[in-house]
Amino acid sequence: MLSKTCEYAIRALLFIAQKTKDGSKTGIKEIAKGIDSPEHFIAKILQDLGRKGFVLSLKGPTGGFYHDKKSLNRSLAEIVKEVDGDKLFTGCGLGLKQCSESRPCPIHHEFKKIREDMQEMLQKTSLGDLSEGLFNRLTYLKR
Amino acid sequence: MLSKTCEYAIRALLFIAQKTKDGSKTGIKEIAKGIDSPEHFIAKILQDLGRKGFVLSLKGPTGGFYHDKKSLNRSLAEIVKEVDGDKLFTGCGLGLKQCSESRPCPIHHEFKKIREDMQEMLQKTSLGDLSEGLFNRLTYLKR
DNA sequence: TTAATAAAAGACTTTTTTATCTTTTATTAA
DNA sequence: TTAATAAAAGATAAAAAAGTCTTTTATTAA
Repeated sequence: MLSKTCEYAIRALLFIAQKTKDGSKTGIKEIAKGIDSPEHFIAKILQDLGRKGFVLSLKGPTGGFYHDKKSLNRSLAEIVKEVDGDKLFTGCGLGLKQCSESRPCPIHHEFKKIREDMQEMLQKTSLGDLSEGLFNRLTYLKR
Repeated sequence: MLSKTCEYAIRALLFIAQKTKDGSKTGIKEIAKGIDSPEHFIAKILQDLGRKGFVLSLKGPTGGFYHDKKSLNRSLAEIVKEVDGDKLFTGCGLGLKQCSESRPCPIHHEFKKIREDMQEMLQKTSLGDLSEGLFNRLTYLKR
């Protein structure tokens, strides 16, 4: 469904969001432990997400990753689209290049419905929204 | 969503189902053309599907791939599960190993709904069902 | 029974994804 | 201003997925 990269990305951003709510920044090592991901791999991913405005960072002592209001309001859909592209939202279920209402693949209509549900769900969910559940220990980011 | 292998698998089986309805067998070359896939790759995939009972085949002149009643009634869900495993039906949206009702990831409940819709859709759809639309030129398998 | 046909099998290559390691740059506190 | 810290950047490696090529085996029609 989502690539490993995208799964790690969302988990890391949620971990950071949670820390931001605590009023603190967090470093690569803490993040990697907190979401159970390879350290260097998540570092790479976060560099990318930083460039794209999904997270902020500061080098040096007391540095680390954190969110501002704006980046906390980004939706999961935006993250997925940036990391994995929009194939999940618009691609054909059977991999056809030109699958459409007027030239549908055999599962076009049923599949479209599910794609749209997925997109809607991801669109209406922001990092900030989900960090609530984490903060209150109702949801988890590892294992 | 589905692997390339699985997309080709379903398309090839549908192509064969359609030919079966015509009362004829079909060969690798014709299949590869008919679904716009790499010839040797789909050959490999069909060998696999043959072992697993999703299609029948006969070597030699007048040979080729075809379906019987039973293989025509296999659901898309069965194919997906055999080719890609059941991660699509049971896996966590954020890649956690133990994501469950009692220890949910942040998107567990919303995601579960979508997974289940997907599974239901694929379960109630058989190769035979979809070959109708192809036969009547209402749906397509290439481009 | 033999030549032609078509799938089965297996080895191999390429591409993409995932992951790791090392060096550089920026920031801060002492 | 310097030593310590932490992210950024870049190079490399390993694993998985996708795709290709060659040889073998089974079947059939002549």
